[in-house]
Amino acid sequence: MTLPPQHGQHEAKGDTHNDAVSKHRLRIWLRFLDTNRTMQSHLRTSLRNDFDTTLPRFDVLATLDRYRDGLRMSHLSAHLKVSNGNVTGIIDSLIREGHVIREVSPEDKRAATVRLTKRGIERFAEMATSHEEWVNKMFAGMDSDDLDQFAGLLDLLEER
Amino acid sequence: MTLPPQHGQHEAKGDTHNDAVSKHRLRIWLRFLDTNRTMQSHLRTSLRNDFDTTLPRFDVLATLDRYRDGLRMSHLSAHLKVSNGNVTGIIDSLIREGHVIREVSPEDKRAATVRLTKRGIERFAEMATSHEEWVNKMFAGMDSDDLDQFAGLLDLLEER
DNA sequence: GTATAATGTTTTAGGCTTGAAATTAATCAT
DNA sequence: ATGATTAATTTCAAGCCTAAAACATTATAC
Repeated sequence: MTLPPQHGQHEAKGDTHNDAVSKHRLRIWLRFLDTNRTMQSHLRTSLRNDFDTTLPRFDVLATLDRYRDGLRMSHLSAHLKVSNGNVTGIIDSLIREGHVIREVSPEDKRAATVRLTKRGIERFAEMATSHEEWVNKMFAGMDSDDLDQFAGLLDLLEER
Repeated sequence: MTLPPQHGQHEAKGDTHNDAVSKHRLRIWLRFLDTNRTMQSHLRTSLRNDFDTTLPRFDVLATLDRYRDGLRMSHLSAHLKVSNGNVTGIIDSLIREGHVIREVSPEDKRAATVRLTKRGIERFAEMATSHEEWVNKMFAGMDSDDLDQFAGLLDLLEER
């Protein structure tokens, strides 16, 4: 709501300034992307090497672990911010692995509820421990204050 | 190198503290991921709607636009932090679209140099303008100081 | 009650992505 | 010069991802 240019009666800084900020934002966005890609790549490699699994699968297990009573497919995909069809495929493979079960909801026969199996719970627990260590290493440079600051800045991006 | 636990002679805070920081880091990491996914999703949708193209294609064009003399395939993939094979596929489709040309390097016949065509340069210029606006909207909540702070925090993640 | 719309999910077609194997060319050590 | 190694790229198989269409069920409006 602050853009576009803001040509008010007392234009404070002028287009040159706005242009500089714009380029600055662009630069930071690229850094943001790059950092994210690098970190995800590390986690992917670690998950593959140590647990022979993938990041998307891990993400699904993590979400289901937080909702032990089970979750609707649509809630799962909303939570993960990926498409419905995508989740369908990942759940399929997790079912094949025996980590997840899918049940038709009795009240609404359209809906499916997915939930971790006992084996899935155990497997995830192992992975979660390592995962937390990896993340900790990546964030080793940030103390509690840095994290708060970081969270505050991320908030600024979410408002939109 | 600061982890693991640090059981020194005068242990300053104890495991409870370290554990709390660890969870904090994990939480922020998830927020980071989430923000990134949301923002990329916006850009993807905009690129599709306004220019009928994709984010990976845009990224390649942007890189080639910065290196107008052309780039080796391996430099391109290193720059984008994606695999070689991946770039091959994206370049193939950009060539089909007439935005890029690929030439065998005369000094080293293994190597290929890719470069924007005139049409590619023009097309990218159009997209870049819109792209900058989109990014600006997403970062509208951050002024120059915020951006500097953000960059500083991202630096902390890169050291590792 | 039946047609219509809305909801929850899966399927489909097309692209992206990786890691590993294969290909081709250059370099290096005999 | 020849054989082995290294380097640059592509191909391959498998999996992830999206948007749109299809499918099945439930809810709504007459």
